[in-house]
Amino acid sequence: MSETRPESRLERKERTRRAILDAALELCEDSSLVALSLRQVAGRVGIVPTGFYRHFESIESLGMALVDESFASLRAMLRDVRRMDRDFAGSFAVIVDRSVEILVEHVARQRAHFAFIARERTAGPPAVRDAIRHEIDLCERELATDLARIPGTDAWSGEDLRILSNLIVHAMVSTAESLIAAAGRPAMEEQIAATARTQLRMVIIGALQWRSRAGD
Amino acid sequence: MSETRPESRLERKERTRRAILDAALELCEDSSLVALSLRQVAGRVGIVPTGFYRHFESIESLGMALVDESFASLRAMLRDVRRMDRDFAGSFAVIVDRSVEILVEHVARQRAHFAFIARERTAGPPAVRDAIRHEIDLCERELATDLARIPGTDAWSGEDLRILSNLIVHAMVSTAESLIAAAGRPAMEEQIAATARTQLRMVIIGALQWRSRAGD
DNA sequence: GTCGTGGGTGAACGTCTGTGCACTCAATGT
DNA sequence: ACATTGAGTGCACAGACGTTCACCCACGAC
Repeated sequence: MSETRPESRLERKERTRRAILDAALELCEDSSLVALSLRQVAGRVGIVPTGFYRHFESIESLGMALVDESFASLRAMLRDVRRMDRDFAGSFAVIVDRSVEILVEHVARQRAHFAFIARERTAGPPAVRDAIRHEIDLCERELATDLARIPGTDAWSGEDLRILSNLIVHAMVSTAESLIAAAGRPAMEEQIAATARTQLRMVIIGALQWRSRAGD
Repeated sequence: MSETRPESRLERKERTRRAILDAALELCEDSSLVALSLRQVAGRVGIVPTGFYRHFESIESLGMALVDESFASLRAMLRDVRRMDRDFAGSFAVIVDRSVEILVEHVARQRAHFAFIARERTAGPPAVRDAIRHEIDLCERELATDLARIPGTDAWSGEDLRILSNLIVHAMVSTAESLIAAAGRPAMEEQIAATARTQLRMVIIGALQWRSRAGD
Protein backbone atom coordinates (compact mmCIF):
# COMPACT_ATOMS: atom_id res chain seq x y z
CA MET A 1 0.00 0.00 0.00
CA SER A 2 1.25 3.49 -0.81
CA GLU A 3 2.60 5.66 1.99
CA THR A 4 0.02 8.47 2.23
CA ARG A 5 1.95 11.43 3.50
CA PRO A 6 -0.10 14.28 4.89
CA GLU A 7 -0.50 16.39 1.69
CA SER A 8 0.23 20.07 2.10
CA ARG A 9 -2.22 22.87 1.79
CA LEU A 10 -1.01 23.98 -1.62
CA GLU A 11 -1.05 20.43 -2.91
CA ARG A 12 -4.60 20.01 -1.73
CA LYS A 13 -5.64 23.21 -3.51
CA GLU A 14 -3.85 22.23 -6.69
CA ARG A 15 -5.55 18.84 -6.61
CA THR A 16 -8.99 20.44 -6.44
CA ARG A 17 -8.06 22.85 -9.20
CA ARG A 18 -7.02 19.95 -11.39
CA ALA A 19 -10.25 18.13 -10.57
CA ILE A 20 -12.23 21.20 -11.66
CA LEU A 21 -10.32 21.47 -14.93
CA ASP A 22 -10.78 17.76 -15.64
CA ALA A 23 -14.47 17.85 -14.75
CA ALA A 24 -15.04 20.84 -17.01
CA LEU A 25 -13.18 19.19 -19.86
CA GLU A 26 -15.34 16.10 -19.54
CA LEU A 27 -18.65 17.85 -19.01
CA CYS A 28 -18.43 20.11 -22.04
CA GLU A 29 -17.19 17.28 -24.25
CA ASP A 30 -20.56 17.00 -25.96
CA SER A 31 -21.83 20.55 -25.82
CA SER A 32 -19.65 23.60 -25.20
CA LEU A 33 -18.23 25.85 -22.53
CA VAL A 34 -21.10 28.26 -23.10
CA ALA A 35 -23.53 25.54 -22.03
CA LEU A 36 -21.52 24.55 -18.97
CA SER A 37 -22.75 25.55 -15.54
CA LEU A 38 -20.71 26.23 -12.46
CA ARG A 39 -22.99 23.95 -10.45
CA GLN A 40 -22.49 21.01 -12.79
CA VAL A 41 -18.73 21.35 -12.45
CA ALA A 42 -18.86 21.73 -8.69
CA GLY A 43 -21.22 18.78 -8.44
CA ARG A 44 -18.97 16.54 -10.48
CA VAL A 45 -15.88 17.56 -8.49
CA GLY A 46 -17.68 16.99 -5.22
CA ILE A 47 -17.53 20.48 -3.78
CA VAL A 48 -20.28 22.93 -3.02
CA PRO A 49 -21.06 25.46 -5.81
CA THR A 50 -19.56 28.43 -4.00
CA GLY A 51 -16.32 26.53 -3.54
CA PHE A 52 -15.73 27.02 -7.24
CA TYR A 53 -14.96 30.69 -6.68
CA ARG A 54 -11.90 29.79 -4.58
CA HIS A 55 -10.27 28.67 -7.85
CA PHE A 56 -11.84 30.60 -10.71
CA GLU A 57 -13.89 33.75 -10.86
CA SER A 58 -16.17 32.46 -13.61
CA ILE A 59 -16.68 29.69 -16.14
CA GLU A 60 -15.08 31.91 -18.72
CA SER A 61 -11.82 32.26 -16.79
CA LEU A 62 -11.88 28.51 -16.29
CA GLY A 63 -12.11 28.37 -20.07
CA MET A 64 -9.05 30.56 -20.44
CA ALA A 65 -7.12 28.19 -18.18
CA LEU A 66 -8.25 25.29 -20.35
CA VAL A 67 -7.00 27.15 -23.42
CA ASP A 68 -3.56 27.42 -21.81
CA GLU A 69 -3.57 23.80 -20.83
CA SER A 70 -4.79 22.57 -24.21
CA PHE A 71 -2.20 24.55 -26.10
CA ALA A 72 0.48 23.18 -23.80
CA SER A 73 -0.51 19.77 -25.20
CA LEU A 74 -0.48 21.09 -28.73
CA ARG A 75 2.92 22.68 -28.28
CA ALA A 76 4.29 19.46 -26.86
CA MET A 77 3.23 17.88 -30.13
CA LEU A 78 4.94 20.59 -32.17
CA ARG A 79 8.11 20.05 -30.15
CA ASP A 80 8.06 16.36 -31.05
CA VAL A 81 7.60 17.20 -34.70
CA ARG A 82 10.46 19.67 -34.62
CA ARG A 83 12.83 17.27 -32.92
CA MET A 84 12.05 14.58 -35.47
CA ASP A 85 12.44 17.11 -38.24
CA ARG A 86 15.95 17.94 -37.04
CA ASP A 87 17.01 14.31 -36.97
CA PHE A 88 15.52 13.21 -40.27
CA ALA A 89 16.07 16.39 -42.25
CA GLY A 90 16.02 15.69 -45.96
CA SER A 91 13.28 13.58 -47.44
CA PHE A 92 9.86 15.18 -47.43
CA ALA A 93 8.21 11.78 -47.48
CA VAL A 94 9.79 10.76 -44.18
CA ILE A 95 9.01 14.09 -42.55
CA VAL A 96 5.39 13.90 -43.66
CA ASP A 97 4.86 10.32 -42.52
CA ARG A 98 6.44 10.89 -39.16
CA SER A 99 4.60 14.20 -38.63
CA VAL A 100 1.23 12.61 -39.23
CA GLU A 101 2.17 9.73 -36.96
CA ILE A 102 3.03 12.18 -34.20
CA LEU A 103 -0.26 14.00 -34.74
CA VAL A 104 -2.20 10.77 -34.42
CA GLU A 105 -0.37 9.80 -31.24
CA HIS A 106 -0.87 13.13 -29.53
CA VAL A 107 -4.52 13.42 -30.48
CA ALA A 108 -5.12 9.94 -29.08
CA ARG A 109 -3.27 10.70 -25.86
CA GLN A 110 -4.81 14.15 -25.27
CA ARG A 111 -8.12 13.73 -27.04
CA ALA A 112 -9.95 16.04 -24.64
CA HIS A 113 -7.53 18.91 -25.17
CA PHE A 114 -7.65 18.75 -28.95
CA ALA A 115 -11.41 18.37 -28.90
CA PHE A 116 -11.64 21.41 -26.64
CA ILE A 117 -9.63 23.53 -29.05
CA ALA A 118 -11.66 22.36 -32.05
CA ARG A 119 -14.98 23.07 -30.33
CA GLU A 120 -14.36 26.31 -28.51
CA ARG A 121 -12.47 27.78 -31.45
CA THR A 122 -15.83 28.40 -33.09
CA ALA A 123 -18.34 28.04 -30.27
CA GLY A 124 -16.69 29.23 -27.09
CA PRO A 125 -17.21 32.53 -25.28
CA PRO A 126 -15.74 35.38 -27.35
CA ALA A 127 -12.66 35.77 -25.16
CA VAL A 128 -11.89 32.06 -25.42
CA ARG A 129 -12.51 32.08 -29.14
CA ASP A 130 -10.11 34.97 -29.62
CA ALA A 131 -7.44 33.37 -27.44
CA ILE A 132 -7.60 30.16 -29.47
CA ARG A 133 -7.51 32.01 -32.79
CA HIS A 134 -4.47 33.90 -31.59
CA GLU A 135 -2.65 30.74 -30.53
CA ILE A 136 -3.38 29.05 -33.85
CA ASP A 137 -2.09 32.15 -35.57
CA LEU A 138 1.16 31.79 -33.66
CA CYS A 139 1.39 28.15 -34.74
CA GLU A 140 1.04 29.22 -38.36
CA ARG A 141 3.84 31.71 -37.97
CA GLU A 142 6.09 29.14 -36.29
CA LEU A 143 5.41 26.64 -39.03
CA ALA A 144 6.30 29.29 -41.59
CA THR A 145 9.74 29.83 -40.05
CA ASP A 146 10.27 26.08 -39.80
CA LEU A 147 9.36 25.64 -43.44
CA ALA A 148 11.76 28.40 -44.41
CA ARG A 149 14.60 26.43 -42.84
CA ILE A 150 14.20 23.20 -44.75
CA PRO A 151 16.18 23.05 -48.01
CA GLY A 152 14.59 23.36 -51.43
CA THR A 153 12.19 26.09 -50.42
CA ASP A 154 14.15 29.13 -51.52
CA ALA A 155 11.62 30.05 -54.17
CA TRP A 156 8.91 30.84 -51.61
CA SER A 157 8.26 34.43 -50.65
CA GLY A 158 7.26 35.39 -47.15
CA GLU A 159 3.69 35.67 -48.30
CA ASP A 160 3.78 32.23 -49.92
CA LEU A 161 5.08 30.82 -46.67
CA ARG A 162 2.24 32.37 -44.72
CA ILE A 163 -0.32 31.03 -47.14
CA LEU A 164 1.20 27.57 -47.18
CA SER A 165 1.41 27.41 -43.39
CA ASN A 166 -2.20 28.46 -43.14
CA LEU A 167 -3.22 25.67 -45.49
CA ILE A 168 -1.19 23.03 -43.68
CA VAL A 169 -2.34 24.07 -40.21
CA HIS A 170 -5.98 24.03 -41.23
CA ALA A 171 -5.57 20.66 -42.93
CA MET A 172 -4.09 19.32 -39.69
CA VAL A 173 -6.89 20.86 -37.63
CA SER A 174 -9.38 19.10 -39.88
CA THR A 175 -7.46 15.87 -39.53
CA ALA A 176 -7.47 16.20 -35.76
CA GLU A 177 -11.22 16.81 -35.81
CA SER A 178 -11.76 13.70 -37.90
CA LEU A 179 -9.55 11.66 -35.59
CA ILE A 180 -11.57 12.82 -32.62
CA ALA A 181 -14.82 11.95 -34.36
CA ALA A 182 -13.41 8.51 -35.21
CA ALA A 183 -12.65 8.01 -31.51
CA GLY A 184 -11.21 4.56 -31.00
CA ARG A 185 -12.05 2.88 -34.29
CA PRO A 186 -8.52 2.01 -35.35
CA ALA A 187 -9.35 1.15 -38.97
CA MET A 188 -10.95 4.53 -39.46
CA GLU A 189 -8.10 6.28 -37.69
CA GLU A 190 -5.61 4.65 -40.03
CA GLN A 191 -7.59 5.76 -43.06
CA ILE A 192 -7.71 9.33 -41.76
CA ALA A 193 -3.96 9.22 -41.21
CA ALA A 194 -3.42 7.91 -44.73
CA THR A 195 -5.59 10.70 -46.11
CA ALA A 196 -3.62 13.28 -44.15
CA ARG A 197 -0.32 11.90 -45.44
CA THR A 198 -1.44 12.09 -49.04
CA GLN A 199 -2.84 15.56 -48.57
CA LEU A 200 0.36 16.85 -47.03
CA ARG A 201 2.35 15.37 -49.90
CA MET A 202 0.04 16.90 -52.49
CA VAL A 203 0.26 20.29 -50.82
CA ILE A 204 4.03 20.24 -50.57
CA ILE A 205 4.45 19.12 -54.15
CA GLY A 206 2.10 21.85 -55.25
CA ALA A 207 3.94 24.45 -53.24
CA LEU A 208 7.31 23.38 -54.64
CA GLN A 209 5.96 23.78 -58.18
CA TRP A 210 4.19 26.96 -57.21
CA ARG A 211 6.64 29.71 -58.12
CA SER A 212 7.54 28.35 -61.51
CA ARG A 213 3.93 28.02 -62.61
CA ALA A 214 2.51 31.11 -60.97
CA GLY A 215 1.33 32.39 -64.34
CA ASP A 216 -0.90 29.53 -65.40
CA MET B 1 -48.78 52.07 -49.27
CA SER B 2 -48.93 48.35 -49.87
CA GLU B 3 -52.30 46.65 -50.06
CA THR B 4 -52.42 44.44 -46.93
CA ARG B 5 -54.50 41.51 -47.97
CA PRO B 6 -55.94 39.42 -45.14
CA GLU B 7 -53.09 36.83 -44.83
CA SER B 8 -54.26 33.26 -44.60
CA ARG B 9 -53.87 31.01 -41.64
CA LEU B 10 -51.03 29.02 -43.16
CA GLU B 11 -49.23 32.18 -44.19
CA ARG B 12 -49.47 33.49 -40.68
CA LYS B 13 -48.08 30.28 -39.28
CA GLU B 14 -45.25 30.24 -41.77
CA ARG B 15 -44.41 33.83 -40.90
CA THR B 16 -44.07 32.96 -37.21
CA ARG B 17 -42.03 29.90 -38.06
CA ARG B 18 -39.66 32.04 -40.08
CA ALA B 19 -39.45 34.54 -37.23
CA ILE B 20 -38.49 31.72 -34.87
CA LEU B 21 -35.80 30.43 -37.22
CA ASP B 22 -34.39 33.92 -37.71
CA ALA B 23 -34.45 34.70 -34.02
CA ALA B 24 -32.68 31.44 -33.20
CA LEU B 25 -30.06 32.10 -35.86
CA GLU B 26 -29.37 35.53 -34.41
CA LEU B 27 -29.44 34.54 -30.77
CA CYS B 28 -26.96 31.70 -31.02
CA GLU B 29 -24.64 33.73 -33.24
CA ASP B 30 -22.18 34.23 -30.42
CA SER B 31 -22.63 31.09 -28.38
CA SER B 32 -24.24 27.91 -29.68
CA LEU B 33 -27.50 26.05 -30.07
CA VAL B 34 -26.72 24.12 -26.88
CA ALA B 35 -26.77 27.40 -24.97
CA LEU B 36 -29.98 28.66 -26.56
CA SER B 37 -33.20 28.63 -24.54
CA LEU B 38 -36.70 28.27 -25.80
CA ARG B 39 -37.75 31.30 -23.77
CA GLN B 40 -35.11 33.53 -25.30
CA VAL B 41 -36.32 32.60 -28.76
CA ALA B 42 -39.98 33.05 -27.88
CA GLY B 43 -39.23 36.37 -26.22
CA ARG B 44 -37.37 37.69 -29.24
CA VAL B 45 -40.12 36.56 -31.61
CA GLY B 46 -42.79 38.12 -29.44
CA ILE B 47 -44.78 35.03 -28.56
CA VAL B 48 -45.33 33.35 -25.24
CA PRO B 49 -42.89 30.47 -24.42
CA THR B 50 -45.43 27.70 -24.87
CA GLY B 51 -46.29 29.04 -28.30
CA PHE B 52 -42.95 27.70 -29.43
CA TYR B 53 -44.28 24.14 -29.30
CA ARG B 54 -46.80 24.88 -32.06
CA HIS B 55 -43.82 24.98 -34.43
CA PHE B 56 -41.04 22.81 -33.00
CA GLU B 57 -40.99 20.14 -30.36
CA SER B 58 -37.62 21.21 -28.97
CA ILE B 59 -34.61 23.43 -29.55
CA GLU B 60 -32.86 20.45 -31.07
CA SER B 61 -35.50 19.93 -33.74
CA LEU B 62 -35.33 23.65 -34.44
CA GLY B 63 -31.63 23.03 -34.93
CA MET B 64 -32.32 20.29 -37.45
CA ALA B 65 -34.51 22.69 -39.39
CA LEU B 66 -31.69 25.22 -39.35
CA VAL B 67 -29.33 22.57 -40.70
CA ASP B 68 -31.68 22.03 -43.65
CA GLU B 69 -32.00 25.72 -44.24
CA SER B 70 -28.27 26.42 -43.95
CA PHE B 71 -27.37 23.66 -46.37
CA ALA B 72 -29.94 24.99 -48.80
CA SER B 73 -27.80 28.14 -48.84
CA LEU B 74 -24.64 26.14 -49.23
CA ARG B 75 -26.09 24.11 -52.07
CA ALA B 76 -27.21 27.29 -53.81
CA MET B 77 -23.57 28.30 -53.74
CA LEU B 78 -22.44 24.98 -55.17
CA ARG B 79 -24.99 25.39 -57.95
CA ASP B 80 -23.49 28.76 -58.85
CA VAL B 81 -20.00 27.27 -58.90
CA ARG B 82 -21.15 24.43 -61.11
CA ARG B 83 -22.90 26.70 -63.59
CA MET B 84 -19.81 28.89 -63.89
CA ASP B 85 -17.66 25.81 -64.25
CA ARG B 86 -19.75 24.68 -67.22
CA ASP B 87 -19.45 28.05 -68.97
CA PHE B 88 -15.74 28.66 -68.38
CA ALA B 89 -14.51 25.10 -68.60
CA GLY B 90 -10.82 25.06 -69.40
CA SER B 91 -8.40 27.21 -67.47
CA PHE B 92 -7.94 26.23 -63.84
CA ALA B 93 -6.96 29.77 -62.95
CA VAL B 94 -10.31 31.15 -64.09
CA ILE B 95 -12.25 28.41 -62.34
CA VAL B 96 -10.35 28.98 -59.10
CA ASP B 97 -10.73 32.75 -59.14
CA ARG B 98 -14.41 32.64 -59.93
CA SER B 99 -15.08 29.87 -57.38
CA VAL B 100 -13.50 31.85 -54.57
CA GLU B 101 -15.39 34.93 -55.69
CA ILE B 102 -18.65 33.00 -55.49
CA LEU B 103 -17.71 31.69 -52.03
CA VAL B 104 -17.06 35.21 -50.79
CA GLU B 105 -20.35 36.47 -52.20
CA HIS B 106 -22.42 33.71 -50.70
CA VAL B 107 -20.77 33.88 -47.31
CA ALA B 108 -21.39 37.62 -47.23
CA ARG B 109 -25.01 37.24 -48.27
CA GLN B 110 -25.83 34.32 -45.95
CA ARG B 111 -23.34 34.93 -43.18
CA ALA B 112 -25.63 33.54 -40.50
CA HIS B 113 -26.15 30.22 -42.29
CA PHE B 114 -22.45 29.60 -42.90
CA ALA B 115 -21.61 30.65 -39.36
CA PHE B 116 -24.24 28.25 -38.09
CA ILE B 117 -22.72 25.34 -39.98
CA ALA B 118 -19.19 26.20 -38.84
CA ARG B 119 -20.25 26.47 -35.20
CA GLU B 120 -22.67 23.63 -34.77
CA ARG B 121 -20.52 21.28 -36.80
CA THR B 122 -18.30 20.92 -33.75
CA ALA B 123 -20.39 22.31 -30.89
CA GLY B 124 -24.02 21.53 -31.64
CA PRO B 125 -26.20 18.84 -30.09
CA PRO B 126 -24.99 15.39 -31.27
CA ALA B 127 -27.85 14.93 -33.74
CA VAL B 128 -27.15 18.31 -35.32
CA ARG B 129 -23.43 17.62 -35.42
CA ASP B 130 -23.99 14.32 -37.18
CA ALA B 131 -26.41 15.83 -39.68
CA ILE B 132 -23.89 18.52 -40.60
CA ARG B 133 -21.03 16.03 -40.91
CA HIS B 134 -23.17 13.93 -43.19
CA GLU B 135 -24.06 16.87 -45.41
CA ILE B 136 -20.42 17.93 -45.69
CA ASP B 137 -19.58 14.37 -46.59
CA LEU B 138 -22.07 14.54 -49.43
CA CYS B 139 -20.49 17.76 -50.62
CA GLU B 140 -17.10 16.06 -50.73
CA ARG B 141 -18.51 13.27 -52.83
CA GLU B 142 -20.18 15.69 -55.21
CA LEU B 143 -16.99 17.66 -55.59
CA ALA B 144 -15.16 14.42 -56.36
CA THR B 145 -17.48 13.63 -59.27
CA ASP B 146 -17.21 17.21 -60.51
CA LEU B 147 -13.44 17.02 -60.42
CA ALA B 148 -13.50 13.76 -62.33
CA ARG B 149 -15.32 15.51 -65.16
CA ILE B 150 -12.85 18.28 -65.82
CA PRO B 151 -10.13 17.42 -68.37
CA GLY B 152 -6.54 16.68 -67.43
CA THR B 153 -7.42 14.70 -64.34
CA ASP B 154 -7.32 11.21 -65.79
CA ALA B 155 -4.36 10.22 -63.66
CA TRP B 156 -6.34 10.44 -60.43
CA SER B 157 -7.71 7.30 -58.87
CA GLY B 158 -11.03 7.25 -57.06
CA GLU B 159 -9.17 7.35 -53.78
CA ASP B 160 -7.07 10.32 -54.89
CA LEU B 161 -10.25 12.11 -55.84
CA ARG B 162 -11.76 11.51 -52.43
CA ILE B 163 -8.66 12.74 -50.69
CA LEU B 164 -8.38 15.80 -52.88
CA SER B 165 -12.03 16.70 -52.41
CA ASN B 166 -11.66 16.36 -48.68
CA LEU B 167 -8.70 18.72 -48.72
CA ILE B 168 -10.45 21.29 -50.88
CA VAL B 169 -13.70 21.21 -48.93
CA HIS B 170 -11.91 21.66 -45.63
CA ALA B 171 -9.81 24.49 -47.05
CA MET B 172 -13.03 26.19 -48.15
CA VAL B 173 -14.65 25.62 -44.76
CA SER B 174 -11.64 27.28 -43.15
CA THR B 175 -11.86 30.13 -45.61
CA ALA B 176 -15.53 30.60 -44.83
CA GLU B 177 -14.76 30.65 -41.11
CA SER B 178 -12.11 33.31 -41.64
CA LEU B 179 -14.46 35.38 -43.78
CA ILE B 180 -17.08 35.23 -41.05
CA ALA B 181 -14.53 36.27 -38.43
CA ALA B 182 -13.46 39.15 -40.66
CA ALA B 183 -17.09 40.26 -40.81
CA GLY B 184 -17.34 43.46 -42.81
CA ARG B 185 -13.69 44.52 -42.96
CA PRO B 186 -13.31 44.54 -46.75
CA ALA B 187 -9.49 44.76 -46.78
CA MET B 188 -9.23 41.66 -44.63
CA GLU B 189 -11.85 39.86 -46.67
CA GLU B 190 -9.88 40.51 -49.83
CA GLN B 191 -6.72 39.16 -48.25
CA ILE B 192 -8.55 36.02 -47.15
CA ALA B 193 -9.88 35.59 -50.67
CA ALA B 194 -6.38 36.02 -52.10
CA THR B 195 -5.06 33.42 -49.68
CA ALA B 196 -7.81 31.01 -50.67
CA ARG B 197 -7.07 31.51 -54.36
CA THR B 198 -3.39 30.78 -53.90
CA GLN B 199 -4.11 27.75 -51.74
CA LEU B 200 -6.51 26.31 -54.29
CA ARG B 201 -3.95 26.80 -57.03
CA MET B 202 -1.20 25.16 -54.96
CA VAL B 203 -3.43 22.22 -54.16
CA ILE B 204 -4.49 21.69 -57.76
CA ILE B 205 -0.94 21.95 -59.05
CA GLY B 206 0.17 19.49 -56.41
CA ALA B 207 -2.60 17.10 -57.27
CA LEU B 208 -1.83 17.29 -60.98
CA GLN B 209 1.81 16.40 -60.28
CA TRP B 210 0.74 13.84 -57.75
CA ARG B 211 0.65 10.58 -59.67
CA SER B 212 3.93 11.09 -61.47
CA ARG B 213 5.84 11.83 -58.27
CA ALA B 214 4.09 9.42 -55.95
CA GLY B 215 7.40 7.73 -55.22
CA ASP B 216 9.39 10.67 -53.86
C1' DG C 1 1.11 27.45 21.81
C1' DT C 2 -1.31 30.98 19.61
C1' DC C 3 -3.30 33.14 15.79
C1' DG C 4 -4.50 34.28 10.97
C1' DT C 5 -5.27 32.57 6.47
C1' DG C 6 -8.05 30.44 3.28
C1' DG C 7 -10.30 26.05 1.27
C1' DG C 8 -14.62 24.34 1.87
C1' DT C 9 -19.62 24.68 3.88
C1' DG C 10 -24.74 25.54 3.94
C1' DA C 11 -28.66 28.28 3.70
C1' DA C 12 -30.89 31.70 1.24
C1' DC C 13 -31.95 35.08 -2.55
C1' DG C 14 -33.93 36.27 -7.08
C1' DT C 15 -33.92 34.95 -11.77
C1' DC C 16 -34.39 31.91 -15.57
C1' DT C 17 -35.43 27.50 -17.31
C1' DG C 18 -38.77 23.71 -19.63
C1' DT C 19 -43.29 22.10 -19.54
C1' DG C 20 -48.39 21.15 -18.27
C1' DC C 21 -53.04 22.74 -18.64
C1' DA C 22 -57.14 25.29 -19.46
C1' DC C 23 -58.27 28.95 -22.17
C1' DT C 24 -59.53 32.39 -26.33
C1' DC C 25 -61.09 33.53 -30.72
C1' DA C 26 -60.34 34.34 -35.72
C1' DA C 27 -59.85 31.76 -39.85
C1' DT C 28 -61.55 27.74 -42.05
C1' DG C 29 -64.52 23.54 -43.98
C1' DT C 30 -69.10 22.24 -44.34
C1' DA D 1 -74.89 29.92 -40.49
C1' DC D 2 -72.56 26.82 -37.66
C1' DA D 3 -69.00 23.83 -35.76
C1' DT D 4 -64.19 22.87 -35.77
C1' DT D 5 -59.61 23.66 -35.54
C1' DG D 6 -55.25 25.31 -33.97
C1' DA D 7 -52.02 29.47 -33.29
C1' DG D 8 -51.30 32.06 -29.55
C1' DT D 9 -52.39 33.18 -24.30
C1' DG D 10 -51.79 33.17 -19.17
C1' DC D 11 -50.83 30.93 -15.07
C1' DA D 12 -48.60 27.84 -12.42
C1' DC D 13 -45.03 24.70 -11.12
C1' DA D 14 -40.67 22.50 -9.82
C1' DG D 15 -36.04 22.59 -10.69
C1' DA D 16 -31.55 24.67 -11.99
C1' DC D 17 -29.03 28.64 -12.25
C1' DG D 18 -25.28 32.46 -10.42
C1' DT D 19 -24.09 34.92 -6.37
C1' DT D 20 -24.40 36.75 -1.42
C1' DC D 21 -23.11 35.98 3.16
C1' DA D 22 -21.78 34.18 7.56
C1' DC D 23 -19.72 30.44 9.03
C1' DC D 24 -16.31 26.58 9.98
C1' DC D 25 -11.69 24.66 11.28
C1' DA D 26 -7.16 22.49 9.67
C1' DC D 27 -2.96 24.05 8.25
C1' DG D 28 1.18 27.01 8.46
C1' DA D 29 3.57 31.07 10.19
C1' DC D 30 5.08 33.23 14.18
